[in-house]
Amino acid sequence: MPELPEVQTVVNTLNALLVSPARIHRVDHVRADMLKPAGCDLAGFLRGRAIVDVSRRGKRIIFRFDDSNRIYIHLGMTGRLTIEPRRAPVRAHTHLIVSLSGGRQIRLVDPRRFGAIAWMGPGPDDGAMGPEPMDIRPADFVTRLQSTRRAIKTALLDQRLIAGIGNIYADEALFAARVPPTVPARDLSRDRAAKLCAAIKRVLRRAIDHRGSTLRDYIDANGQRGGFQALHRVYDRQGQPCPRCQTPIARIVLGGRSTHFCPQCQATKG
DNA sequence: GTCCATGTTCTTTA
DNA sequence: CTAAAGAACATGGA
Repeated sequence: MPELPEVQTVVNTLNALLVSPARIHRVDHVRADMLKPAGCDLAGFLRGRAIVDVSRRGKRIIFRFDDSNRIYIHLGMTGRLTIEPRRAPVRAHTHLIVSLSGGRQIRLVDPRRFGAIAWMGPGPDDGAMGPEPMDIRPADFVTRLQSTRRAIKTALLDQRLIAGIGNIYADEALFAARVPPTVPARDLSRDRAAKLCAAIKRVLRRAIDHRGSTLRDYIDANGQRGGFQALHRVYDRQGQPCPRCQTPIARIVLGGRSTHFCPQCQATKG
């Protein structure tokens, strides 16, 4: 559920809820097979620490503590990160509970366990992740697309090329820029690539403004669903009329992921 | 039973 | 060697 807009919304809601001294007094339910590095003493690292702030890098949610160490949590496909009262019932598939002074808890629930809980330490650690799409310069984006022959749709999902874009927003951005998803990335003209760069920023901005997309599982730290799914123009709309030209939206598979586009508006061209 | 799912990473193939 | 394609991971819903 979490692409950049959903992760950003979780971060925003967490920061709003974690005012002042959010002191950790207890850590439970740590799921060993989601820990990175495997076997690290997460509870030991966190106990007694205060959370200084929460931020985002790509799809990672980064917590910074008062000893300048950090962890990140990745929500994978089905992860939920919420703040709840200690007395709230503990749901199935709860893989982390961080108890804060004052009776609240940060909880991670992730049925499929594609997510991760990672100890980062104090040093910089981007792990070869590409630039943030909201900050990237068009010229940099164009250059990066030149580096691969893969279909542009597949390239947008590569977190080393550009961070934070997933299956929903790749399809939505390609539609907004009228770029066929199958075009080899390096075959896009500079002009088309620059337009795609702008479309990515517009689509992500709008999605953040609508608190992300809830297809099934996604909720923010308050438990609130997103609203952007109602504004999807192609994602999961195969067979329905294109909002621009009424041609039925098509669905194909690219790189093992379903891909939705308008065969008319996104017809093959340079 | 079948197919599909907002993601990443490891393995295989070219 | 590198780049790209495929499979795997684990669970639930239609």
